[in-house]
This record gives sequence, structure tokens and C-alpha cells, in this order.
Amino acid sequence: MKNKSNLNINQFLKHISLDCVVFGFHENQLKVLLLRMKKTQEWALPGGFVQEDESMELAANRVLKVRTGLDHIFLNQFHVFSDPERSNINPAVPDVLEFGITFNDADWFNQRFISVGFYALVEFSLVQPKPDLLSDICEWISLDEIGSLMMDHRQILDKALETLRLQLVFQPIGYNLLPEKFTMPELQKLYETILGKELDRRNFQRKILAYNIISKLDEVRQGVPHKAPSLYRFNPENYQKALNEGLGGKW
Amino acid sequence: MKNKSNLNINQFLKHISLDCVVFGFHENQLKVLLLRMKKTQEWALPGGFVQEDESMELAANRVLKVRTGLDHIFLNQFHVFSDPERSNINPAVPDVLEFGITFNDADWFNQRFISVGFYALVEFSLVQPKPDLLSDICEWISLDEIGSLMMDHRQILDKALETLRLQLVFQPIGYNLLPEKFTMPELQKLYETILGKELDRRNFQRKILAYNIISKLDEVRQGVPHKAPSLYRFNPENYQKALNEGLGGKW
DNA sequence: CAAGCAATGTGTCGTATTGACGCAATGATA
DNA sequence: TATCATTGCGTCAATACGACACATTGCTTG
Repeated sequence: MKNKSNLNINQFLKHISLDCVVFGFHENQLKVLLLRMKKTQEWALPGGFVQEDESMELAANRVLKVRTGLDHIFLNQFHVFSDPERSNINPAVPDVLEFGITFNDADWFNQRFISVGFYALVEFSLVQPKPDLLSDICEWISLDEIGSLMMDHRQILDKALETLRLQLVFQPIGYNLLPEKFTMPELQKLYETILGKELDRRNFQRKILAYNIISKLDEVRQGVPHKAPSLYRFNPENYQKALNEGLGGKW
Repeated sequence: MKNKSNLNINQFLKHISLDCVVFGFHENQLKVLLLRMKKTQEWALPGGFVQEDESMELAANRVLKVRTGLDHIFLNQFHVFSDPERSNINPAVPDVLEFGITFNDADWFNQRFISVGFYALVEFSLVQPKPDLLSDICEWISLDEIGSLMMDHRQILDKALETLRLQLVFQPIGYNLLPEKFTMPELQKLYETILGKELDRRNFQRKILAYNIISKLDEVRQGVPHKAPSLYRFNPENYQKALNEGLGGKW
């Protein structure tokens, strides 16, 4: 039973959804990809549903491919949001009714959803944001400019950030967020933004270099004021090794 | 539409299940609560489904209350298992048909499930294991005696253990696994079992004491061979503080 | 019943890690 | 050409960590 829109809800599992917190880094700021809902003008995380033959991970990849144009995105599930009240106030329903979608579809959106949260780390410049059926805008918003979001999406975002901070302590971060070549101050700013606090420039460099996950290049960044900083790039082998084995693993 | 058994599947959300890895510590061994399926004799994790008005956490608590007799169990979700093939080989179906359950119920068990994995830490001696409708045995099995499990439950167990190991590095563990009073060697053995490697007795004590989460008592363990070890107990306030703020948090 | 012994309680020492900070070099800016 | 923000490199003390020594306790055993 198809419907007028290009969204065929009948191929999706009931009660289950996913929401993605897509992190990017640009102009020394951590940004998140958000959608603005047509009807309510509320901002929301990109999300979607699960087809009958795909895993949650595949579904998240499929959703993000449409939303960003990217394939093989670095993705991690971090929490399941299952408060029975979380979707009671779903404001998407009036939207649905306005855009040529049948009442059966409104029922679909009105049901209770248990949502699996994913966070994604992507290289900002590669993303081509595309709104979905219910939104008119899809764009990057700086972390400190994000106010309240639709439903419990603010809570999902906060939990993603908290998870990312914990990961940072025992796993390398940056390979998926920075361009191939980057400077030490840029990498440091990324860490500072995620952690939400300032770090000592010299101690940071010492620690990062000790991990052996980045290599210094024979180039400097051009066209910047003051002294030109050296460029670095990640060492894929050691980075992967650090991902598997952890960094400062105590005990 | 009720059925003959005391399991009313109609109150549950379709496609969604949960599985619990319940850890206990006894006789210096880490144990997991397992069920043996009546029909196939395979071992399985305790699990269940989600009612229409409860969160995943509430559902997990409800399931474990029945299975262990305990309330307010320390519970954490750790991963969602959503491989479309994971429940194709569900061996519970023949069981279901044999125990007076209607064919509609067999359909229920035959559907695809996305399962949220929880791990629980409980005090061994407080648990009163009870089998469920499809199992004849519910008991503690030592970690190193666990072979293959039903469906993907072995994979779920392994992931739970991996998560527990990571938690151990930056969060205190033990309050929920040990009796009120315990000895330093017991606590160390718990850490060693979870980490899967031996630790230096003296360095372990120094490190643990530095966290200020346990207090030494004016008692020693009675009736043990050789020198009687002192008893300790967790300091609830500092333990909770460490849970929130983390332990050796780098950066 | 005393010597032996296994396990516990306490401390040391060299090394590595960390946090705080100094200072010279660079290169655009004024 | 002098200035100055920023980068690159280094120092030092405090702390944490791993490896190990030694004394103590109290059951075990000859």
C-alpha cells in the first residue's frame, strides 16, 4: 500500500526509529547538522526508520547518505531513548497531514517510537546538507548556538556530546573530523571544543605527539597572519591501532 | 486476545526485545545468570519485551525482578543488536508450540527482533534465580564455563564484558557486586576477573585506596586459613561522587 | 608445641607522566 | 625597521606508576 509521497512507511519496522548527531568542525567550532521543521520551525536531528531487512547501522548510513551525500560515515550508536512520553508531543504530525500524506501516515508518526541514537563524525567540507520531506532547511549549527530542539532531541544531543567526551579520553579523535592536512592549533581547538575547556598549548602537543598517531609534514599553512604553523596528518596505521587498543589505558 | 499461557504478547511492542547480562561474583569467580531452554537445551540470556507504556529501563527492571527477585538493580544499556539475521534462527519457536501456546504466539516469536542489551551488576547471594516459561533451569554459570549460547547471545555477553572493562578504567566498580563487607584480596580478584589479567597486590591496594571510595574497618575476616585480612566497605558518598565525576580522568 | 609457611600489611626506588611555565624564533603588521 | 601575536622547543617540580623487598600474622604441620 503505497502513498502519494516518496516515503513508503510500510517497509519500515514499527516503533523503532534512529536519530543522528552529526558532528563537524569548521572555523574552529564544533557544529551539528540540524533540520528545521517546515510547520513548527523547530530544529531537529536528522533521523529515520529501519527497513525490514537492514540493521540499525545500515539504516543510519542510509539516512545520512541522503542527508549529507556521504558514504561510509564514521558512526557509533551511543544510547537508546525509550521514554514512553518522548514521542507523545511529536509535532511532525500536522506537517505530515499538510504535505499530501494520508491519514494512515499520520498514524504512523503518531505511534510510540523507541529511538536509537547515533553520533557521526564527518569532515565538514565534504557534506552537502539536504532537508528531508518535513523540513525546509538542513544546515550546520554551532554547538553554542543550539537552543531547544524538537521532542527530546536536545537530550539526545547532550548525551552524544557526553559520550564523545568519554571516548576522547581513551580513543583518538580527529581523523574523521579534520581535513587530511591540519595544524596543531586546529587539532587542539577541536579537543578544547569537545571537552569544553582550554588546554595548555605545549602540554597538548607533547601528549598528542607521544601517541604517534600524527606525522609532521614539510609544509606550513599559507596565508595566515603571524607565524605560519606546520601541517600534520594522521598516520592511518597507528591511528587504527590506537582505535583498537585504546590510548592511555590504565590498569 | 489472551492465550492459554500467562504470557500475554499483545501488550508488547513488536520487533523490540531486551537481553540482560547479569553479572555476579562468588567464590572468586565472575558469574552470569543464564537460562536453559526446555526444548533445545541451549543456554540463553534472560530477556523480555517492552510493554506499551514502559521505557526500556523499566522493562529490564521488570524482567530482572521476576528472574532474580531483586528490585532496583544496577542496570546499564550497552548496545543494540539489530542484525536482521540474528533472530532468524530463533530456536524458541518449537518450544512455544509445545507448551500450549497458540500459533499466533509462534508468529510473535518468529518476527524479527531488535534487542537492546543491558548489563546488570548484582550481589550474588541476594539473587533467587527463577526460570521462565521456556526454560527449565535458571542459574549462575562461571564466565570460563560458558560455551556457545542461543542465537547471538554469546556475542551480547562478550560485548557486555568488553563494556564492563572499559567502565572499570574510569568508574568505580564493586559496590553492586560485593557484599557490604569485603577484603582487599576479594576486591582485587574481582578486578582481575573482569580485566582478565593479574594485578600486583600492593600497587592495586595503593591505587584503590587513593580513590577514597572504600574505608577500612576494625574487623578481620574470620575462619580463613593463614593471616586474616582486614575488612573494608564502600564509602557511599565518595563512591557516588566517583561515579559521576569519573576516576583517573585524563585531559 | 614450635618451626614452617602462605598470605597479608607496609614501604622503597627508579621511571614515566603530568601540569605549570620560560624563552627564543618566525613572519605578518604597523 | 620595530612590534607583536603566534608558534616551536625546552625546563622543572609534583605526582603516578610498575616492580620489588621485607616484616607481620596466624594457621598448618611435623
